[in-house]
Amino acid sequence: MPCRYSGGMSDDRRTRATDRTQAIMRTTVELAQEVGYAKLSIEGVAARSGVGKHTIYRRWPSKGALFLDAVLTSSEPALDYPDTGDVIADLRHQIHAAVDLLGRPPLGPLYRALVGEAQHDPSVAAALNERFIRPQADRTVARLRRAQQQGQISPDFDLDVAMAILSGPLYFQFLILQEPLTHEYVERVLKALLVGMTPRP
Amino acid sequence: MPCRYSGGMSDDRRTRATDRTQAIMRTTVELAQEVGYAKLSIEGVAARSGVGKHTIYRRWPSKGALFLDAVLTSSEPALDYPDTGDVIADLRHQIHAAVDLLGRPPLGPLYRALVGEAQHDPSVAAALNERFIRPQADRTVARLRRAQQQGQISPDFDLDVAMAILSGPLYFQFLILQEPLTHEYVERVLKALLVGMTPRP
DNA sequence: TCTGTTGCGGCACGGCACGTGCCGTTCCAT
DNA sequence: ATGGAACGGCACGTGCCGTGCCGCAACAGA
Repeated sequence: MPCRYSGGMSDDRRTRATDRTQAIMRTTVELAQEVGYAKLSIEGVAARSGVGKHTIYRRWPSKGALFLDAVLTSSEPALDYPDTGDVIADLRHQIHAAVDLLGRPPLGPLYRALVGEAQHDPSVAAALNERFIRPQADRTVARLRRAQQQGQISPDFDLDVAMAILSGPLYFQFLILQEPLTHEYVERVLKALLVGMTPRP
Repeated sequence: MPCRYSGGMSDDRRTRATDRTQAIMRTTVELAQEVGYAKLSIEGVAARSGVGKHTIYRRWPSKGALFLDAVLTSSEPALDYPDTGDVIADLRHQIHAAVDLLGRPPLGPLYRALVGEAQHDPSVAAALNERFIRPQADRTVARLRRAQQQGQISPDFDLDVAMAILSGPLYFQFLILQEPLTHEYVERVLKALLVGMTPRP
């Protein structure tokens, strides 16, 4: 789904094509922030970019594909995972960083719209998974696996589920309850997960 | 956002109006299942229902509002909460019921589209929260509170977060990873939550 | 019984964005 | 010099939007 355009040109032409591609994506993010994803249109992006509609359709097959590429490209490089040896600290650090980036303006509303669009358009869903969700989930599981090998996590604990348990409540707060994702909330979730629900003597 | 139509008529007229309202909602669900929410249009619903577009716009302000009303009305009565005295058993029962109803066809795709639309349209988000999310969350928290008072849950445990921890991973699997919501997955999540992540001696 | 009101189906309208043609231009490779 | 490729600009047909207007039928009040 990402823009795989501009093959087989001279260096100058390739440079110009890349420039246009980036300009279109920048305009897309701008416009989306101004009017919202629902009112975003390819015509509008073309007009503000000073570009023909063909130039957009040649690069992306749909509004959703363009938007996904624009949002994800603008928010790279990805959220890196630290490995200090302390899983809890690393998870906490990474989750706070993710919340900072995706859970609040300016990217928060765009990310929300992106996930929303993925519920309507399977190709957007696939691209979002491939380019962001999966890599992020894989990194988390990999980090958890190292911790498990070091004895910080029970050897038979279900790591895929662990990842879902860490991410799920935050997505729930963000997408379902639609309430702000604060660092305080992250801490409440982490505390609850670490302390456990069942009473201890 | 629900349809608050047909005030101030005779009984006969009110009956006819209610019939039409329900027929339109039935058609909406049908069409959405056939062509998907993205390709659903008010014109299409009006045509198949044998109804003028005005008759729809008089009842609902937008496609999203109509769809929300149609989906939620078709899936009532709500998911009741049992109270057998055993929290874990009650939670397990309720979660499995919710997954059966909303996590798979025929309602699964519609509920997914509904949550997706809520990411684009604040009025849909508000109505979804008011009519479904909040009541459901409140019932869960209330059930947890009773269990807490009976000593089945630590007295200082964060019940709002507990609710998010129970629901979040399932929404994550459903909306983000877009993988099937099986009973087996529910059990994996419950087991992980109950056993805990940190190693026990 | 007569009259005003109300919801209705049917039709038409202007508006917008879609996705796709065609044209002429520019730039590059051959 | 010749051909090709990407481009901006323009126009087109299509689909759906939301909103008018019309005539009809069912009711309500006098």
